[in-house]
Amino acid sequence: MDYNFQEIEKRWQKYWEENKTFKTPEDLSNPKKCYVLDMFPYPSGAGLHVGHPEGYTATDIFSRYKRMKGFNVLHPMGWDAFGLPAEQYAIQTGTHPSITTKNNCNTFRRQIKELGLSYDWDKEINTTDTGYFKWTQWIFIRLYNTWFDDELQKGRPVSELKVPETIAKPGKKEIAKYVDSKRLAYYANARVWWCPGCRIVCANEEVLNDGSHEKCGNRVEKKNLKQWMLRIPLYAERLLKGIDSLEWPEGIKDMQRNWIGRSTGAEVDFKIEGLNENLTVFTTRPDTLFGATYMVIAPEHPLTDVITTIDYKCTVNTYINATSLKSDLDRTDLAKEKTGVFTGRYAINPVNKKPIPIWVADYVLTGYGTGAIMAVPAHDNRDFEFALKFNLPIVCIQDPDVSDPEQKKRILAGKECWTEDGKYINSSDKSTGIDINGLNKDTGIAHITNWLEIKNLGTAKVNYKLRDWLFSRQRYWGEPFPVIHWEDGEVTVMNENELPLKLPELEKYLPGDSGESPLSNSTEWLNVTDKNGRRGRRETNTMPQWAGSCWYYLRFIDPKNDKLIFDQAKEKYWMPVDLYIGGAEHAVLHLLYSRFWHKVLFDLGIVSTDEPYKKLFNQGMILAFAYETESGAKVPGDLVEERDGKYFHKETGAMLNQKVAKMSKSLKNVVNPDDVTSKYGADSLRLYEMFMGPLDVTKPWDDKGVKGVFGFLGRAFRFFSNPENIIKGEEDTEVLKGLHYTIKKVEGDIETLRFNTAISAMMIFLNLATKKGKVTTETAATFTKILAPFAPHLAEELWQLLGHKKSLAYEPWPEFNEEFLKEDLFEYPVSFNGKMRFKIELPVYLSKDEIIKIVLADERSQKWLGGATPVNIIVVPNRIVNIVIKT
RNA sequence: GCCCGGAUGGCGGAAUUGGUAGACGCGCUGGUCUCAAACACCAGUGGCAGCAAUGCUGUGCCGGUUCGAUCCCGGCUCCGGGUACCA
Repeated sequence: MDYNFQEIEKRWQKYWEENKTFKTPEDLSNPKKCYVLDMFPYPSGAGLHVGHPEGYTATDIFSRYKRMKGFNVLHPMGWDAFGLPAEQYAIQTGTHPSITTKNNCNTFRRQIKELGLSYDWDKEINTTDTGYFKWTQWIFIRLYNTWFDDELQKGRPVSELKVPETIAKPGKKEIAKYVDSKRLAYYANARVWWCPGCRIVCANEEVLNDGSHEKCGNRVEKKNLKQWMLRIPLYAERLLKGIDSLEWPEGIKDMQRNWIGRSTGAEVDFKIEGLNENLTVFTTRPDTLFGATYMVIAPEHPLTDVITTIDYKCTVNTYINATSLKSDLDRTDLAKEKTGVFTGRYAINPVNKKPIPIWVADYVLTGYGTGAIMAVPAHDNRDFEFALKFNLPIVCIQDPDVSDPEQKKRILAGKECWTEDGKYINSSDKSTGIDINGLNKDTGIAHITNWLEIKNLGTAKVNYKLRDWLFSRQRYWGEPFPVIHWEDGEVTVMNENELPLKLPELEKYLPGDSGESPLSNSTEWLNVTDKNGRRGRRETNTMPQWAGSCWYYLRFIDPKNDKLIFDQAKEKYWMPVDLYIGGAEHAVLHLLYSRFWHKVLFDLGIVSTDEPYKKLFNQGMILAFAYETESGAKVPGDLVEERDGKYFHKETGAMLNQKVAKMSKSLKNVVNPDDVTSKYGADSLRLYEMFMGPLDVTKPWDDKGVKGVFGFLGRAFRFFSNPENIIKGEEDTEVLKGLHYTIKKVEGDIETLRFNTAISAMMIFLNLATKKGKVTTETAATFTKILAPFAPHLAEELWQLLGHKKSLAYEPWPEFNEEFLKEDLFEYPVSFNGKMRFKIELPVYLSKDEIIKIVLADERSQKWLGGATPVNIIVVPNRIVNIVIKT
């Protein structure tokens, strides 16, 4: 019988849909549950990319396997459908984004269904549905009404916030101001990156290194706008600690840790000569204060103007102006020489009362620490470089632990920078009474920090890189904020029972040049009056795309609930997510934001777990072959021809080099999954994407590889669908052993997500069965079951041909029997000095002495010994024999 | 620069994490079937030498530990990803 995949796949997809085979179980009494989640896609107009099915197939195999293992499985799919492309399309064509979105979702849904993925489509969600974003708005209100209790390290309702007496007295406004300063969501005038191309504000996190916008590539500039911000740094410690308990790839955990960027140190106050002001710096090395020979402040530092003396105003202002034109890249490019100017002013080093000059330089940023640093050129590379350039003093205060006397001399003389540990020198002062000479780094830091605190000159401090999250966009196609700005200056959030706040219909989707969102065009929607006649204006910003994806895994649990965000019992049953698979591009932003929201919801008693995603796995990117000429010029795929394994330009005939690159329209090397399914079928596509290599590595797509797995599926179908090959009675021992080895291997590989080797094991078994020519009905059924998670259409077809009426989706996963895997003989590799020379088959139960006796008696051993006596003989039972001889 | 990965046949990759390097698949070579081709099937396939048995060599490079290293340690080179002077 021919492998008619088209007919088979269509039929089973229909069967699954009609029978609701993959409906999520309602019975929550089964203690075995598994929540398997994909990072849901943005439904772009281009349709599915071959990168999507990679992760989706992985989770599908896992889900199908878990169902067969008796688990209640929740495996949903939905759409992260707010986003820029639909809005830009609307600006160009006037088509409402909801129409574009709906069409794109339909395409995605069709394509995904054609892959035979076992989603429960009753759980489908779309972030742009009012029934969904009503709850996104609801969470925003929660964030707004929550403050972070530093002592308890916990978010609490603002109703529980005690306003200090000193503030409570002056009046309502002051109290409101105090409460606002504590809320997790706040409204503030922020100097933000503005993208003139998208007419949108970008978060720091969205601006690329070269100063361009992540989404469109346009160059961004700075602009002042009223923005909603979320105080994520308050949760920095919780977010950091939580990482330890997660089953995530270590690399991703490190990325999150680095992003949060905790560092311990101290804030130190420096008196400014001639001014009644302190200059506060954050330093991780307060112990090096004796080596601080100058200070540097950022150009944007609030005290810059005050500090600069009249004589230096001109040069400093010129410098600040030049800096403001620079992008972050220009300011931070290591290759470029450091720049800076003297302010004319001195600060007093608290440890020795010495005056040290204050400079302005753009290598110090306002966004981190206090925007000012103390410079220790002898022990910090950047400060050293700066000091050399501007001829500033360099005082070595640590005796370097180096053996080279010349290098030691250079370091002590301040001619070379030393950043390692060493005993302090030149670190005492009679006037302040401090002396740390002879101590090492750890004790030195403790000593100085303690001294600073006693003298009231500084405090131990923990600092984080993580910044407040800029949470609003000047867009139409996003969740509106449930916020009203009143004419008297009050800002209020709407009542929960007034939600959802829908988007108004618009004629024009173009944002204003001033930076206000297109929502400001809708006067009817915009203006409101309260019951006392007070007039107000709705917030015109909308939420960023992150909002919808921050909590979607929770809505999947109970997507149609219109009374509650979700049913609590259901949440308690299904959470946390047991397996979460998606691209590594979300390693930091989405996963960190999502964890933040989840922790807030946990603190408020809305969810039952502290972390949302127990196990995370990042799939590698799928790349494609690309071609370039000798000089490195890229050649589109349609202009390349292959001859004898080499590649040539169709028009010029020039020889081309094959490279691996990201799929792109310009290189014409984008692979469309529809083309693959129509040619080889969905099972082949699924199998190939899993067989290409380990799930987490980037790997190039190769059409020839699909042919390989297609061949395997065809052979499997032809063999098992042929009644002549399927017999009744006792199974051959070799087949039985192979079968049980395969069950064990596939099971272990699914649990560890190593699908490539699982597939290889099934291929090996099929090769064995084909060679043997016949297998029993039971063997055929078992093999069909283990193949099912990988190639479900084919497996269902074979299952039916074997005489079963119902789907095999819930058939129990076969158990392997270790008894069948036991070997009587082991073929020992015999090595001489570690080099394998020959093999000898011996019973597994032999003792070491018996093995040595037999091996030495072998004539081949005599040959390799050449008359010598072995110095040592190593026998590892059922592994290896190694004979050591003197050479 | 720093951080995190990685480097194994012509190609994608495998190796029970210290014990036979190259599983499985692609490609290639030869054969069967066919008028022929495709498909399918069978056999071979790291490199070098040899008719062969076999030998030498071989996991980016240099060194170390070990009876034994793709795996552990030290030092490099190159590639990929992240990040941008983080005090």
